[in-house]
Amino acid sequence: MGSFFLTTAIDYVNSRPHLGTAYEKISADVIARYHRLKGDRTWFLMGNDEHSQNVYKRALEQGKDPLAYCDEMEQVFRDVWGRLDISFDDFIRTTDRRRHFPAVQQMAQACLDRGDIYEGTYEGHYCVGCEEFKPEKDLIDGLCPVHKTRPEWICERNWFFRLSRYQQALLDLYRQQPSFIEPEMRRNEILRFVEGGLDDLSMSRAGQSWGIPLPFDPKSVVYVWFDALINYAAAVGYGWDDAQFREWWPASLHIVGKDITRFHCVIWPAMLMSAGLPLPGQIFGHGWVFFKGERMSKSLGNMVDPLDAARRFGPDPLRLYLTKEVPYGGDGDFTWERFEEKYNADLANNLGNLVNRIAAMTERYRGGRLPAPASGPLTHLAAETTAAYRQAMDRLALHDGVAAAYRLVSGANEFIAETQPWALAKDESQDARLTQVLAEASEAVRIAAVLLSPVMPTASHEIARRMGDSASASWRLDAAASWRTSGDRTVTNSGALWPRLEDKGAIHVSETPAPTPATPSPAAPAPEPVPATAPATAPATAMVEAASAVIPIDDFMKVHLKVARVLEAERVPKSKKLVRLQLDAGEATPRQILAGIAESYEPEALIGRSIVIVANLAPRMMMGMESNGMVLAASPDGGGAIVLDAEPAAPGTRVR
RNA sequence: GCCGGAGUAGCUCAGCCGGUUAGAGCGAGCGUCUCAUAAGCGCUAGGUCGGCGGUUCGAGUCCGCCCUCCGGCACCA
Repeated sequence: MGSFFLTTAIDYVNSRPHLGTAYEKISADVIARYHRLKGDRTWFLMGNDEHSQNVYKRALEQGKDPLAYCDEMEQVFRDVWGRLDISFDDFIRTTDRRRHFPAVQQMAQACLDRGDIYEGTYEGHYCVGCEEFKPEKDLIDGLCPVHKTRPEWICERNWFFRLSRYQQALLDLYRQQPSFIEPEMRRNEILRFVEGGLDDLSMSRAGQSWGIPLPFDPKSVVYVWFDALINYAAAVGYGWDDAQFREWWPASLHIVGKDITRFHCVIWPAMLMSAGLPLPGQIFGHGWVFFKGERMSKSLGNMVDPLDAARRFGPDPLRLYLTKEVPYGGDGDFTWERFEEKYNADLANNLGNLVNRIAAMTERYRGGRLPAPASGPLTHLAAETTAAYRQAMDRLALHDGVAAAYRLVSGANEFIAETQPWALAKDESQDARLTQVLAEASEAVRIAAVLLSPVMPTASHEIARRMGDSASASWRLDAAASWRTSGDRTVTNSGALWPRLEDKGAIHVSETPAPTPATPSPAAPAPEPVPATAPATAPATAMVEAASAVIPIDDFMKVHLKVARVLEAERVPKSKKLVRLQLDAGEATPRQILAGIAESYEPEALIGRSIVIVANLAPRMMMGMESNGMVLAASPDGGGAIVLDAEPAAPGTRVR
């Protein structure tokens, strides 16, 4: 027994929760409930990440005040979490002025005092022609390799976090505490990443209002990633309630998506070291749950959300599916077909029917009353499966834990088949035997319910009630999962818990083979931090989304699009994606462009085609070759590029 | 291209330090009981353990090469 502080990633509020985010919360909730069951003092934190420019823009697009928009989204999230039975103890928002603001400001100040935050500059060789900073290594004799001109030395003011200082300390941490990062595969990735050296990170943004002002530079706000991570400490008192903070910090476990393990395994511990705070016990990077394509609903044209499973059947079947069918740490897949299959097999046929047959027989043969059972074969099985369950749950092998509980359920069904209580009931000399059989089976099922309670809280409590245990609210694993050899019980027969789903495909419309499964991405500090050494490499996602803002036509006209015919095309050696194209763009000489389309096109197949290019893009060096422009191509999520076709327009034709 | 992980019955996966006829769950087929939600229980499923070669008395389990898939990095703005 001890104290257990568990967190999940805080979520971006620019879209509703989906299966992916739900999966993360459900798995974390199972862990939280398991620890409460063990008797640990448990604190389960969730929250929303709101200081992102995307959120700000989304709000303005909808004509809303950003904060009001976030308030609305909080309700949307809380509503979904409520329907999934997520038992969080606390919910924090990064716009929380009472808790989060002071925490972020205190941590920024602490890092500054430690000498780890410095007013830096994007110092670098800036090539005006390229409009970007050039790393020292790319310069040839101090000149830009593209323009053969001397780049300017430019300084752009900004605040930086001295991440580079923590490389060795982090490596020591990973070595001394191997379980700091799980699963192992993630640890290897992080290890190699850190071994490769760390760059300092820009941690402020100037000239923005949506964010938390730096205490030592109120004109700048804290950059989102720095801001977001601090929520874990902020929630329990950092910066505003020292006593509470000391009580709960450090976190025992951060549950995060595998895409943001780096923030949590590298940057976050470095920040904490800098601020002089203890480090969390473990960071677990879970996998994705994909949603095999659902056909559009005919009437609405909407995707049938897997979360509807919770709406229609209650949260338990979905929770069981996600916990039992997906090995925790790996990726999984949700399909309605499989969901239906598992629902019938695990719930209707196996567990639900078991509860029903025991209750029905007890009612019929014993009027619902049973004494405590003596030890029997199921006693041993219960002890065995409980031990396996604990062992699995303690190492976060949630799927193995559920499997152990289900071995007990199956064992009870086998036991009934062997002992044949209906036959015993016909023989008066077997009276005592029948009583023992029914009591033994009901006790085994009661214990199975205890083990399953973190996964299926509602159903488990109902099963326990039917098996005569109404004290499920105060269960403690040790006592609750022990075989009870004293005390009578009243067994209640209340009908089917999970009616069988009869018609195949009844619960969903129809399924199509989906070439591009929806990729859930539990949000968190998403925009890549800007490495100080290469400021021109801006956060990719942020930039792409920022581009969705409306622009005047004049801006568009600045982009010079035209038709070009492919003269030559060949793979760039040693590159996975690049194709080198020689193009006739109606110009005096052929133009060379490098395009990242090698994964979807054989170079030869492009020769002779008329395509669309951006003609006035600044030249750029890639893989040691110059690229003069860009090939326009559609790039579907998860799919290969589709180059735009301009047949039969002549080379040089303007495209608008 | 570099680094890491994976490729085992229709599906999802287990197989630790190499050793008798390679396992589980689901699905499917057959049989059977009748308390139960046409549920339960039992039996069956004959899978080149990705491919080739090697080490060994013996390899799914170790080594090398190759193929495919998935991650991370580089590169694609």
